[in-house]
Amino acid sequence: MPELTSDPATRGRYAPSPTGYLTVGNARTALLAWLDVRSRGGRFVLRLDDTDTARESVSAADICADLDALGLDWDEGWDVGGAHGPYETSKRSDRHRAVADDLIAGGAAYWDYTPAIADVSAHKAGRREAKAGRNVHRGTPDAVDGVDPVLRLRVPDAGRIEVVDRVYGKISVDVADVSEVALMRSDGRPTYHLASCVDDADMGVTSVVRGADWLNSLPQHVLVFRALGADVPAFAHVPLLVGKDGQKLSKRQGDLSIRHLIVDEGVPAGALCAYLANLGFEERSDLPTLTEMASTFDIGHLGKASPRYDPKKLEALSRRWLAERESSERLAAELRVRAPVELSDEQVAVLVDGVRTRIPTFAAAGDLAGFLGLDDSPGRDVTVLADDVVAPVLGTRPWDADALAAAIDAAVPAGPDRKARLGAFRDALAPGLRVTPPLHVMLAALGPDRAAARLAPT
RNA sequence: GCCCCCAUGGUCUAGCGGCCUAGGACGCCGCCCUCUCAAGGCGGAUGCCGCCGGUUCAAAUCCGGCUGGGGGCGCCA
Repeated sequence: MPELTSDPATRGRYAPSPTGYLTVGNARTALLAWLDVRSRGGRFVLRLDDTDTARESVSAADICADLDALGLDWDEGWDVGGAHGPYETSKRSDRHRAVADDLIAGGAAYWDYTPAIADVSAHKAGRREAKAGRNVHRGTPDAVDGVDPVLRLRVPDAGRIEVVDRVYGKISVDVADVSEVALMRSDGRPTYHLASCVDDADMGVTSVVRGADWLNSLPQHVLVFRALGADVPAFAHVPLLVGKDGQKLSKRQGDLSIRHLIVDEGVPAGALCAYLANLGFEERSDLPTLTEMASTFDIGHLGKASPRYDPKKLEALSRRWLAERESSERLAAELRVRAPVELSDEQVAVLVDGVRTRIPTFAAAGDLAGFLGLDDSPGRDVTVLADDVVAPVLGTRPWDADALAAAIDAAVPAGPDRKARLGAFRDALAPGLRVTPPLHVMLAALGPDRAAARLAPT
């Protein structure tokens, strides 16, 4: 693998808000942000974007756990510290208020006494009287009794704002279409628009990768950076994932959380990363790890259209990942946890090799060990499977998968009845199970005594 | 309603005016192999490059309109 370029001056960040477990969409953005930084040898900063405490539903630790489960790491963050802390936006309010004062003094922001929209849902659902564009709030610039003002960004009266996005290319908008967004709420807390820009500037962030739902806010953010006297970071907006039907991905669906995918469904994190991080790029024929992806990563190659999240494709990739790339250690650990019965070291070793090419997830690996939990009572149909076939197999020494496979082949030679006899073998070893590991793997895992018990004549 | 963005087989995409009667991968279908499920081998189908116009000797590639989809228009992020 080529040596990664090392440029510590590149600083990228991921700034999740604790409003829910990471979904496949969030995870993809985080992955792309991480790859962008790592591909250039830069530093990755994790910042908690907790500007809206009312909507918080998960802990910061949950988010770290999800990111960690994916295999991401970070150099600075609210949990590991760093030179630019604190890394929780809520702890930077004093700084935000001081910046707000500067912006007012410099004429870049003004107080607006228009009462807040009372019912947002009605406002969103109904016919929209809201107008985009500047000057819509300037009607009530003077103090009004009983109204706490909101601080708004002042947008220039004429001209265009131009900025180059690393994914979308040149963005050029008329200021008439740029609304004067809120920077500070009437209760004195900053909004995302202010906090995010200030924090990025303060933390020396040079590269921002975020969801395309922020693209429309980019002009305002450019204005804020300029007013701050800070360099505008390089922005890369990533198209949002859409659902199977091409419609928007519902965040309500619990099965879209990566925690559910990894923990409940047992999708290997590496497969999930390979799938999510490759969406929007030309598909690779290999199955790269994150590090391997980082060596050739260029977010400029990301497609601009919204890719569909396809669970079927994820499963196909997961199957390949388990067969080709998953470590035996990890597979062994997952098998122990997910098998319905306690497994010995020998059984784990046999099963790891015996099941890895035939499972879509770790959960399925556990299911394949199900035959071990069955009763060892006799079940062989002697009319199909004779003693002179079973005896040599049971006499196999050493009792290991390879020797057993050879013994089975020798005892049941190719012929018209081979299929039936081996089928009877399976029925005796794993009665009632539709899917099992191969015969020799089951025999090896059961051990000679339990195998003999199950193969005893009915 | 207004503003912004996007549009190649089922999916992810290559393609940046002639090399394209559009390439790859995944999926799908068939055959082989086969103790189930997989894996593996071999072969196959699937796109009037969303639609309509224009520019050009030449367009998937450039321009315009339309349609569809996404995003935004909030003292949410």
